[in-house]
Amino acid sequence: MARIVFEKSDAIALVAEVFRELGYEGASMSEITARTKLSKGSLYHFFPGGKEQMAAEIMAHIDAWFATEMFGPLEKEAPRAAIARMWETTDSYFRSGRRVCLIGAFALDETRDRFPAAIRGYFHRWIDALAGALTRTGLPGAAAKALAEEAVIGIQGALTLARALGDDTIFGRTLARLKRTLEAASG
Amino acid sequence: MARIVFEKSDAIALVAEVFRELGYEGASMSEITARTKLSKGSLYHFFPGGKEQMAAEIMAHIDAWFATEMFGPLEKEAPRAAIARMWETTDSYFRSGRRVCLIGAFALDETRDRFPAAIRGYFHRWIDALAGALTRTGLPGAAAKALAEEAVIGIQGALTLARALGDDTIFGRTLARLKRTLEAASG
DNA sequence: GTCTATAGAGTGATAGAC
DNA sequence: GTCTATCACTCTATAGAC
Repeated sequence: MARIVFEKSDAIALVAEVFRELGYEGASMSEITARTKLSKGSLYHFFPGGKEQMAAEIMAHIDAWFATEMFGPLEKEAPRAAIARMWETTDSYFRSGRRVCLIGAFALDETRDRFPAAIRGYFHRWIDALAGALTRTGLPGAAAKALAEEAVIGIQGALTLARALGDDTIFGRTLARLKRTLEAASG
Repeated sequence: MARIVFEKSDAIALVAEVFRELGYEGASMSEITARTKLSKGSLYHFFPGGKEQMAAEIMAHIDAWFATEMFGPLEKEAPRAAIARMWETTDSYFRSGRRVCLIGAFALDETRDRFPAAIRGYFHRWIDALAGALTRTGLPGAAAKALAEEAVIGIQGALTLARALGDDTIFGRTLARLKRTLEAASG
């Protein structure tokens, strides 16, 4: 019997792409096994809790990635440089809008009610980290918070519209506009 | 035996709310019958094509509603008044952010691949109608198009974030901001 | 041999279609 | 309500590392 050995982190990344493309309800176990080439045995070995555990660990994995790559720098490094890097990281993470935000998609249907804390936490931390960096550029707290919220809203909306229209130029154009808006406000 | 008679337009509106809350895959026939109180017999009488036909007719219904209430006025009436009304219509249609955009939600998962033309059409018409009204206020075409895209992106992003955070204030705040942005540009 | 990870048929429940 | 297909999930067998 042929046997391929996977690491759990590989399994998380592979299954994440299936949830990202199909949504939580749309990602059936048979689609997951077909697309990832992971057998049910492997999947239930890694995730004894089934689909719910898969989704929970995927969100934790995404959250950890953003914490390292974006939230941490926004909180600790030179604010203008960290914000500049945020735009690049965002563009590359979402593949210029060809990849949707799994957590944003989960928020739109009843999947939200399965993972309310993870979904809220992800967006709250993004807004707070960006608002903190904007505050350190000298902006008043309220203005920084409003701009951070505007940026995250723009990113999510651009992902929706890019995918709805199948237009690969929308996401980059929106990131550039948001970048200009934040730079105009923070000097 | 009690008997309730429905019109097809009632059935469309009832089923629409189930799809809106649960998504296309999440809306099982048993959930649809349970929530709408429509029997399977009634549902297959109205929609012989099953779930796919339900979703298609719901999207056509939404599109027709927006055509009458928003796109038409934006295309034909005094542009500033029509745009002002658009903000009110948008706020009330989406119940200040407590109701998600069904077509936006469909765009995010593989449901998009079932209805690509309806999804693209809805967003294209919204952006084009708003851009047309902005052009008639005197804005150059390119600027009008960019602002219209920004507005639709902001609306979709605000719906995602409002639902993700369970925050009822985000949507109204975002509409007010977008309104100010468009007014600043179109005088 | 033991042990863990994988394969995949098999389970009852429930899906959508009619 | 009845149908078949498919659902999430379980379980046994076994491959390969030690």
